[in-house]
Amino acid sequence: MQHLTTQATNAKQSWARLVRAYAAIARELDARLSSEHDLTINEYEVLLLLARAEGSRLRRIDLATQLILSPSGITRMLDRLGDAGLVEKAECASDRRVTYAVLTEDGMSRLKAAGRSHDAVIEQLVGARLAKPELKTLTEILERLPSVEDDAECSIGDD
Amino acid sequence: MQHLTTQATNAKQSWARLVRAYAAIARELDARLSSEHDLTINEYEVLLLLARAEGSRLRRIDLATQLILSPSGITRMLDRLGDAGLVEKAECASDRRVTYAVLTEDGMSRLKAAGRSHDAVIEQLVGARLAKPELKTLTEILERLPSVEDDAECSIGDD
DNA sequence: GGGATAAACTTGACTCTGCAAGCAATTCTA
DNA sequence: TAGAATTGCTTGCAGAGTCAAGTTTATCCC
Repeated sequence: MQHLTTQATNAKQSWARLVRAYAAIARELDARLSSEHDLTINEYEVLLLLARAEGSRLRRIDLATQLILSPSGITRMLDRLGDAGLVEKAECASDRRVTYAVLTEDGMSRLKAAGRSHDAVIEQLVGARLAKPELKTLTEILERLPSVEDDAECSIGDD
Repeated sequence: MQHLTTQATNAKQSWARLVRAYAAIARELDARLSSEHDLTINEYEVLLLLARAEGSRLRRIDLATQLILSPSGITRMLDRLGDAGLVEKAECASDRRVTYAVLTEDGMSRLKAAGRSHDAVIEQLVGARLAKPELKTLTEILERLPSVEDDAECSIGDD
């Protein structure tokens, strides 16, 4: 039962640290964003994605694939953001199945304010703890790991 | 509004990659664990923590701090694991407020089986994609980031 | 000792999320 | 062009988690 002991393989150790770092940072981010701006991390990410998109709009399906969220999760989140007035629906002329999510003025200003908190937390928890080259190394290594985008194609589980 | 564009600081890029890697791996892990062993990641972690603990038992409060879970979350999870027969309650003679969670025989064998799936996924998604020295570097860098354990002491948020 | 305080845990109400099923619009195909 | 398959989205339900409030047991301090 050596796989139950702490002398794990390197991959397991890396994963354990990754989980812990992720959890700590995500919690802090979530705490700051929700207490100061009444936004969850996911809501912040949606707003950010919309702000970067052409015309501040995106199809729901595109949001779902870029976020770590199922289509139904997107629908519900967009409902909440819509109730809060941060996002609006828009129809697509060429394909009436699609509904765009469009960032409102309010959404944009909320995003800008929240972005400052977000960036400050990341800077404090990540930027300040690692030197520039380390950040670069970290990013490069993480890029070699699976990513949510290629989740669909990744043929894990059929071995 | 340059903080809304994609040319982010290194820290933000690293964080973005970390989130994506975490999400992809955690999803796969969760999918495997739940389809093959009917366990969530957190349930697996609890079982693992218990197996490593002295006497295969741990106070609920200790589980809560080592896991990414609130005390009430622990209670509910332990209820589920108890219903499934993987974990039992035990009283503490010296302090009757505490309830131990104790791994059962069934819990141990379930853990062993699940551990193989877990390790295989990590090996496939992390171990196989990075060379040994990279794994080492990754772990070292991640260790410099905040971790759930020091979450309590970390004085973020009062700046 | 005895009352205040704290610690360990549980419970109820609620939120967020995913899955499966369903609807409507579009595209494919014969 | 009609039927079938596909795509985009929504909805009902159930699971897992949180927070706030409550209970019981320990500890502190006069």
